[in-house]
Amino acid sequence: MSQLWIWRLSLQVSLQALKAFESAARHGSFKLAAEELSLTPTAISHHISNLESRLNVNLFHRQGRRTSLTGTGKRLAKATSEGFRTIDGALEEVMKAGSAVRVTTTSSFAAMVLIPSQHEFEQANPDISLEISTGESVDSQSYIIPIRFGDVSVTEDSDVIGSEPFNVFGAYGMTSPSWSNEPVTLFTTAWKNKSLPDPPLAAWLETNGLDGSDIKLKKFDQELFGIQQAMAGNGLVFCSTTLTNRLVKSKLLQRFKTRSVQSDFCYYVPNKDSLETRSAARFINWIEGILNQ
Amino acid sequence: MSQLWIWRLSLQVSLQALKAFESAARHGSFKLAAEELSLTPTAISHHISNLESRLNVNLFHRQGRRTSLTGTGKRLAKATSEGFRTIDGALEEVMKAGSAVRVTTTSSFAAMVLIPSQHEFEQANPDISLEISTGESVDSQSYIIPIRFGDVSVTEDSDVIGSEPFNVFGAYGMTSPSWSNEPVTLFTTAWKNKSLPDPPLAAWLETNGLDGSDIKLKKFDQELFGIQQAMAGNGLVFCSTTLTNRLVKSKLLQRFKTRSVQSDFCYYVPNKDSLETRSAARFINWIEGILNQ
DNA sequence: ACTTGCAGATGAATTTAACTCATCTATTAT
DNA sequence: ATAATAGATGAGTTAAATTCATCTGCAAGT
Repeated sequence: MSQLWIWRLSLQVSLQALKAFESAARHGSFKLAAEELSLTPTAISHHISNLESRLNVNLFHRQGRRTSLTGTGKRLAKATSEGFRTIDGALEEVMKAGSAVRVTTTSSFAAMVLIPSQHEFEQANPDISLEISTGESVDSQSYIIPIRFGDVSVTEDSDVIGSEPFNVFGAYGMTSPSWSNEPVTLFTTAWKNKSLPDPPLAAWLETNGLDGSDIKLKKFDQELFGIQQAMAGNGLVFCSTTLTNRLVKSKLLQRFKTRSVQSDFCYYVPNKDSLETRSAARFINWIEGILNQ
Repeated sequence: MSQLWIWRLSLQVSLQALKAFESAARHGSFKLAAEELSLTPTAISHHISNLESRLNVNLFHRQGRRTSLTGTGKRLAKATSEGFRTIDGALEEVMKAGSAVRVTTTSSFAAMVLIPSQHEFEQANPDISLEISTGESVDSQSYIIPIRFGDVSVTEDSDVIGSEPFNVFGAYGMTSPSWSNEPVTLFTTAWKNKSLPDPPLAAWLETNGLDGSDIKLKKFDQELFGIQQAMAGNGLVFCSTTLTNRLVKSKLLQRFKTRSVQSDFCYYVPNKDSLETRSAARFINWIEGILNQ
């Protein structure tokens, strides 16, 4: 109850007036304070005299056109400056988080999906700048959004942004391989993270009736490399359709008459629903659109 | 220049909105925040959503009728609470100084002048409470106004609030002493502070042509005691007219046909012109009126 | 399942406060 | 002296904060 009164006391003075005072005190000039706050010197003068009446103290000595802080003024200025500095610092941090979207993800997803679309996103959202990073340097800054690749069975459903059908792709223009007659070089992935299941190659072969084919498997630890090999015409790649969508559209890769199979993999954003910036929400919405198109 | 920008950034958000947010965050409830700030919950809601749009972040999770801070909200709340607390603390200090006048002075001046008029001052200035203290405990709190007794020659003219004519007084109703015929008991003062000159008794005797009188001098270290002796009818007192004015008016003391003499003493307030509270200015004005009436 | 109560959201209307403009004063510099 | 500058002052204007009426969504109690 008495605590409440203390707050009420301070609330009888306007914070704007305090800000005006703080600035005037810091600059030692009403004029400069007015410039800083984009106001007229008159406004500063009004604020300060208002403050002085409410507090019943003189904060500035007026010696004609020269002004100087009184002792009380100095003490108040010290506190207000410190207080506003604390607040401004935090505000700046928050605004930094709000003005940009920082994403970290796997090399493959970054290189094949995110980076190629970055420009398009920024065009569509001119007020948001998109920063993409990859690698382990997840310094878990709370405002960096991780897009992770993982096992759908151990992921919160609500966090998933895209499921991962797998299929086989080859360089654009190549003839469809005759799986039965000749050996086929197939690039696939052995995840660095051992707790992830293997790509669903067996399921894919079965779905497409290619169980007995003569396949020379070559494994990379990132899907990206296999895709690049396929684009270079060095073989086919068995990988997620998410990564190849854009390349197929832009006729750098092609799919054949094979059917894709669903995998246990997905891309997800941990705690997707509790993202705090609106830019982040717009980004997530946008990336989901891309993945499910 | 970049420093300026930082301030400008934060100024795009209203401080009132921040205060509303801070309170809501602290209470975990818009309703309670509204009560604390004497506003409606609607106002809090508007402020916070305004803040959220400007910062492009969500500060609260809305789960229907329940709200909880987001991580960003928590961080901002921490800073704003701390900042406003700093400011509120200082404001409280300043308001304390502004709402009361604290004076410290000599025992004699306090007892003979200040305390008897205290009630009258508070009647005339109902918004100001007057606190009087005496003694050495001048803990030089900057908002305690010292009224000192001193040598006019070593005091700034502008600090003087009253000069000190001296005269002789006796109990009211006693017959005027016949200085020439009988011995007279005269109380006077030997200041504790040795650097002060003695009371101008010689000058007074000369002025009144009483040089040869038979005077039994008795000295106290405070004028107060001599005055009390005189009131008790134990003799006459040679002291400053300031202290006796009120007693003469209220017919507890009387003056005789003697003429007062100017002394080297005065009451003064160090740095009188740079007093910072308006209450203090009113008080000084009032006390000067009393001393020069 | 259907009220009831509560916390908050939303939009329009209103009140309050902040701000500016024109004018004036006191001080400093020329 | 005179001009120029910083701030004070009061009335008028603009912009912000606040409320009111209304609506939504959740939770608890029939």
